[in-house]
Amino acid sequence: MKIVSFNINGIRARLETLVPWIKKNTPDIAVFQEIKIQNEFFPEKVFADLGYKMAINGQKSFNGVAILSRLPFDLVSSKLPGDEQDEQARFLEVVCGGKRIVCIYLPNGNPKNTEKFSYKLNWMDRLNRYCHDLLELEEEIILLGDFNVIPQAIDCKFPELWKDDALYDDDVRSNFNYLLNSGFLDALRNCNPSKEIYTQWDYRNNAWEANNGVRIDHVLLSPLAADKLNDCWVEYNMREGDKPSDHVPIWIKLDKN
DNA sequence: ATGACGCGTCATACGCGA
Repeated sequence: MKIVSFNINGIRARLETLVPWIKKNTPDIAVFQEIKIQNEFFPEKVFADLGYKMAINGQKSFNGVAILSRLPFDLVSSKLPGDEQDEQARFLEVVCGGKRIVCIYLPNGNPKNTEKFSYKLNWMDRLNRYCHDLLELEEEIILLGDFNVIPQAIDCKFPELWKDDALYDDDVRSNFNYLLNSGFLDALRNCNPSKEIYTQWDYRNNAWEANNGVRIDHVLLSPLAADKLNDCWVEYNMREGDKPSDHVPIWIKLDKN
């Protein structure tokens, strides 16, 4: 079973490259972040015609996440517990064939001296509490998406340039580590222990050409899901060509049973 | 320190991303 996560940076702007890629790679489950569209305008028919059912948590202009699946699924929630006032569309959870799929678009948090940063820390605290509870269910859980966290120095080209950034902040990385210490496995790092791997390159300053990237898109697996992990990698070729997203897809392959 | 690039918007400048 192939599951992919992709921050597409706008479904309207990405449709022309996204659809051929889905056709070619035929993931069983695909989760998107930054769809930047309201639910009623999401191009559902395009993906339905490719055989996908979908859950959408959209928002005008910003954020927005979606889950596409070839197999039927049950929608669990489009709200991360812990803050009823939170209006930002950053969370979507479904259960599909015994697997719990939790798609997140974690807040960026920059600049650090603003409410955006406290929102990020609060959001991570809510996520940690929720995922801690999920682990007790002893299920196959796939927690994936754009985490906006650079876990370690190896996960960016120039660590010193990120030292004051919300993506590499000590508290942010500590909060991320809580998930790993709780029992979630970082699938990409597990399959590629010492490689420099990035999933996002800024549009500016020739970042892609200079390979000045960051590894901030992650797939985290509960122990039962990790038992089935076969492979995990990123699609570098999707950063090339006309009008790419600034992120690339990250996928996992899980063995059956 | 600044601005660059791309996306979307009550568009023709600005907020936001990372």
